[in-house]
Parts: sequence; structure tokens; C-alpha cells
Amino acid sequence: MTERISDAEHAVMEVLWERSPLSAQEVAERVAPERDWSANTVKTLLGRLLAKNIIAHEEEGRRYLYRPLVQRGDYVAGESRRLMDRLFGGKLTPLVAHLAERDALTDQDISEIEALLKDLKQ
Amino acid sequence: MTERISDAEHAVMEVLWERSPLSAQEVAERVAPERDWSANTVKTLLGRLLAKNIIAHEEEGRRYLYRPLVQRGDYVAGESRRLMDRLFGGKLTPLVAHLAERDALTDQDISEIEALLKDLKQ
DNA sequence: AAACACGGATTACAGATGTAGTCGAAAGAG
DNA sequence: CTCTTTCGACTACATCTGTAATCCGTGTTT
Repeated sequence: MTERISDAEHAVMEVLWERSPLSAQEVAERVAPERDWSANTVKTLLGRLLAKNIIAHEEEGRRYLYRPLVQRGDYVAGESRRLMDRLFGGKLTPLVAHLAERDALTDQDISEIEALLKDLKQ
Repeated sequence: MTERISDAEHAVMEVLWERSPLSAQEVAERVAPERDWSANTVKTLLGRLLAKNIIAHEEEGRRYLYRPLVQRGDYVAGESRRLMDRLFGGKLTPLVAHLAERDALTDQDISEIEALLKDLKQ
């Protein structure tokens, strides 16, 4: 029952998944290059993520250090599943088929995936 | 530069992709079972989709018939790409790897995808 | 003709989101 | 000890979304 992570919040999460704990300022510095946000914007987003229980903070002197409570893998899995469910009837094969067809997989890609599948069958 | 389609709007689009053109009422009937929407809600969504230029309508007697301007395949491709870009650095292999690992593909799934890839290599 | 029903257009309104600005306490500068 | 900077907390505000209700004109029914 973890709440949704919005697009802007996701940018903040990527920073924290990359490295944590970080202070608000550090997050701002790392997220800034991409998005062009003010420090305040980042603080707002951290606040919302806290409220949603997606990150936590611990006091460190007179400021906080933030750290994810949700693992990236779990988030990624959730989002992927949502997409698969909404657009491909929950099945992976059509997803792969679609992407393969649309995005012209290189032979290299195909080989990689084949290798991966072979592994799975152990 | 087509605008985003929201979740609720997407439900309406699925109906129109399934069959079109349809009147507002027909859309409402088909979308209702799932979502539990009033006819007004459906009309609002149709109006928004029109404004976003994602569907068009033609007069038919004293009402309109609605029809998609965006193909489902294009939409699906766009959404899939967004996900891949945001979460997998734009690469399909990690996406498949992730899903395969997380969602315990059945042997059947694996075989299907393998067959599909073989085909792709023509 | 009067009352009603159906369809689109307009309006509503709360919550989420993107993007800050402001305020007050505390810490550092001089 | 005062002035300034730095944080977090609170407030702001336009837009998008979900979900309708209401208004208006025109057919439909009695």
C-alpha cells in the first residue's frame, strides 16, 4: 500500500537510490543538472516523499539526511507490471513482441535476451 | 506532440480502439462495467480527449460519433518507450531481464519469447 | 401544448502535481 | 552581540485529473 511516486518525485528518488543518505542540499545539487529546479522545489518533493512514507530522514546536526524506504527494484517491478497489465493484458510476451517489432532490436539485443532466457531455464 | 492521455482517458480510448465510431452513450455503456462512471463522466473525458486532439467527432443526427485519431499501437509504443527510458536506460534487455527475474516467467513464456526472437532473426 | 427526456456545453470541486516563495529559528561571520 | 546565511516548515498557486451536477435546446410522449 505504498503510494504512487510522481514523475518529479521519481527524479529525486533516482538520486537517493544512487547514493544515500543525503541532505536536501546534496539531493538538490545532484538532481539539478537535469531538471532545472530551485532548492525549494527539491525540499517540497522530499517532504512529499516523506509524507508518503517512501523515504525516511534522520537528524544529523541541524539538518536531515534522507534515505529511501522503498527499494528501486520494487518500484521498477511495480511500474513495469502496471504497464504490462494496462497495455498488454499482463503478459510479457506481447510486450517483448511489440517492442521488438517497433524498436528494431539489433541482433546483439536479440542474442543478449536469448542468452538470458537460456540461463533462466538453467 | 500529441498530449498525454490520463488513466481515466485511457479507459475511454480502449473502448474506442476496440470499436469506433461510437456515440457518447455507447462509449459509456462499454466502459461502465469496469469503472463505475456516470454518463457525464464519460462525456467529460470525451471532451478532454477532443480538446487534446486525440479523438475526433463527426455529427450524426443530433449527436456525435467519436473515433480515435491516435492509433493504439503508437500509444502503446510511446508508453513502453517512456518506461524503458525512465527505468531501464532506454534498453530492452534489462527490462526483460528484470521482468523475467521478478515475475517468474513460466517455461511456456520463455519458449514463446524464444520462438519470437528466432523469428525476428528471420 | 405541456412535461419530459436526451445530448452536448458549461461549471464545479477536491486532490495530485509541478514549481516555487516566505517565515522563523538556529548557526556562523565579523 | 548583531548581521547574515542556512535549514526546515508552511504557504501559494496554476494546471491536471477524477468525478460529477447543472443548464439549455430540441426532439418525444401524453
